[in-house]
Amino acid sequence: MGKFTIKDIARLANVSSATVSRVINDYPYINEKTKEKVLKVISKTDYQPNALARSLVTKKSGMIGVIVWDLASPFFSEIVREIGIECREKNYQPIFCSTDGNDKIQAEYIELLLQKNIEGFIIATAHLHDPQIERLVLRGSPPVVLIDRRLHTELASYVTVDNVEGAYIATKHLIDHGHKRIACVSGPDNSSSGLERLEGYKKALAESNIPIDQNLIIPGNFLRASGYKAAEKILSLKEKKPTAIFCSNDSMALGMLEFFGKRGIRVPQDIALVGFDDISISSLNFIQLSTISSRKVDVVKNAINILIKKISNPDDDTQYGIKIKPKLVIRNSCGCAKYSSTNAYD
Amino acid sequence: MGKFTIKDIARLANVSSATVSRVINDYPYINEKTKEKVLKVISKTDYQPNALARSLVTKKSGMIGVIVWDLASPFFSEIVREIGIECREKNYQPIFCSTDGNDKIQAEYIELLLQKNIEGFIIATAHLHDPQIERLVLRGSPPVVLIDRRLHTELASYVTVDNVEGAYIATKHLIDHGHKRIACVSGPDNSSSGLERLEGYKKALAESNIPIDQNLIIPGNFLRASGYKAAEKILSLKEKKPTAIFCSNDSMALGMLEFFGKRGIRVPQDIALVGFDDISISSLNFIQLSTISSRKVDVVKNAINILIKKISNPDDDTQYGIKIKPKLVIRNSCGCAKYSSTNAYD
DNA sequence: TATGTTTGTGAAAACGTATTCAAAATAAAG
DNA sequence: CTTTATTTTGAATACGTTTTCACAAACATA
Repeated sequence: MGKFTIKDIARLANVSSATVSRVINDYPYINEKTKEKVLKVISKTDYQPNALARSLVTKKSGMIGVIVWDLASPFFSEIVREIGIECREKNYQPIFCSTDGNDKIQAEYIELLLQKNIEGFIIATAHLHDPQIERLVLRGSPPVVLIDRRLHTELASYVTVDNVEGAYIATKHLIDHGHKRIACVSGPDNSSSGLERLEGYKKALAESNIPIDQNLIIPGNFLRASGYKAAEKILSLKEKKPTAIFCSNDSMALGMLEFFGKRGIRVPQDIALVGFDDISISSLNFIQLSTISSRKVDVVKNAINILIKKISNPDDDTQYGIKIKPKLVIRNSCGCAKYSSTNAYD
Repeated sequence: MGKFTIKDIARLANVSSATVSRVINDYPYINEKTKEKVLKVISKTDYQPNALARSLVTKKSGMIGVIVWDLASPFFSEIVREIGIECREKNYQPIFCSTDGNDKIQAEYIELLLQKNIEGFIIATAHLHDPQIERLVLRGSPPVVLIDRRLHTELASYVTVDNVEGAYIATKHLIDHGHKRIACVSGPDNSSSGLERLEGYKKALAESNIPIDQNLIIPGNFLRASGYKAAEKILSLKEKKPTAIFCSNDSMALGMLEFFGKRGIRVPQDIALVGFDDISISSLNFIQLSTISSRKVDVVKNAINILIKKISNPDDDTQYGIKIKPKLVIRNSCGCAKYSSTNAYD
């Protein structure tokens, strides 16, 4: 059971290790006979070429570092799944690291991944100002592609859903339903997507000549609990309460639904709600959250494509910025009369 | 920006690369002065020791292969998060691979991971009969620890929640509520946890002298859709319908809740329900699924501990089998009068 | 036959590190 | 001032591959 090396195979097949290498890597200029001979020996042993040694000389580890916030949160875990699928197709191996928003952990992971000769980075946690990531991008190699969020500089390549447009569509939809007082639960202000979604919300209001009421903009942090709190805050408003809410992500919208459920507030009858991201739970029959699809599959596909393009062409220092067109997903919570509850099982 | 190697550092510091290596690895018998000199040079450059080269000679990659079903499903993504946390603490890097239940993909990943000199495997997808995994275990090295599910042989080390006990507690709880007709939605029969949970259900019934009615055992496959279908089937039973259900995992229980919601069946008033796993959605205010905690944190901690023990002591071929004691998590769906809805936010 | 071309192969040098071994420098002991 | 023990260092080797280079064999061309 002693591990076989390429030299063992070479010896057993009476050839040099160079020849074995050529067989393994399917090189031209090799005699069919010797090729078969070598393959036969290999199949008799459980020889596995050592990827470490291989990478050492080729300088290709085949690994892509992926840094996310939290592997278990719905949004990121769905992103992570897609990255896994896409990388497999492209013959890369993603290394997932979750930072839990901790800068120190992020720094450790970045260093670790660099040492492991990662060929590229996908980063899904970048704050608007994130010195670590900025430094990483400036380094030039390995290439970096940001998804979900961007940096304040236009330095790094990124692929995100068009957040402004998405929030605009969502808010516009509520306006089209006849709502005039529409609240917005915003994201953290160190996140590009949070700010952009707020911007889209404002844009829609402005376009319809609805004045922006700062009291209706409730700060949130993208986590469920903050949605719950925001719902509480909205209900406690003295002035005329909003009749609809655009919530900048689905997790918070779930928190809101929780609070409303507890207080007997009916959605959409008493208050309409539209979220953002279309995480999978949102489609549950008894949740039926209308939301904006953040097109995770397309975001990931594009990001991996760009990354691989940059990997195979290291001189390409163009800064790609791709905004995927968002889509309104109509379910029950926005109050569309035409919506009839269907589901995936029937 | 040209990548520095240990030799560059050595040259710049006027020492040999052996000395640099000793400094990096904090070896004894090194002059304090030269140590400082070397460290100074290192800090001036952005030298990063090459982990590949390092692993090649030490034969320690520091990587653990983790094979799961689906990175985005609630149960697995929570497991994966814990593995990430635990590995970080122990200075290992997990490589997550999701097979989507596809044997071919699983085989590819196993081969890939072996080539990458993975130091150990955590496997969360094993079928009861799984030739690939059996072969991997028999190989002896690297060590393998199964979580969540086991093999039919007692060959491989495993850490799982005590499924029989968990299902027993769940069913017993329903019996204690006065239910006599209790249905069970089972798991796939190629999964140890599915079978064991069914066993626990039967055990509880037997103990209370409730005859087992095969019509009340609805086959499921652990996926939400199959819970939805099972609920439909249960409602369509001609004979006296069950008054309670033990559902062998939470995902299916969610599916059931969806169907019941659609049909206006109230839980727990019309039918009581207890799930298994305590995935995080189950605690949502408007779901409030009573369930059995599968103690993912403890399962993962134990599994990693065993794996690392085996890694650092390759001769240790004892077969560890650990069953973590499950816990009943009482929420609303079981119909406990004493349950008062609280939540994490207030 | 002499010359050139194509195929096929192996020896040797890399890749960047850790480690062994012996030698050098220093300190301690006599 | 030797001798001996201790600390500190570097040269060389190994890890398991790929790749370059040169060379040999086979074959074609003149």
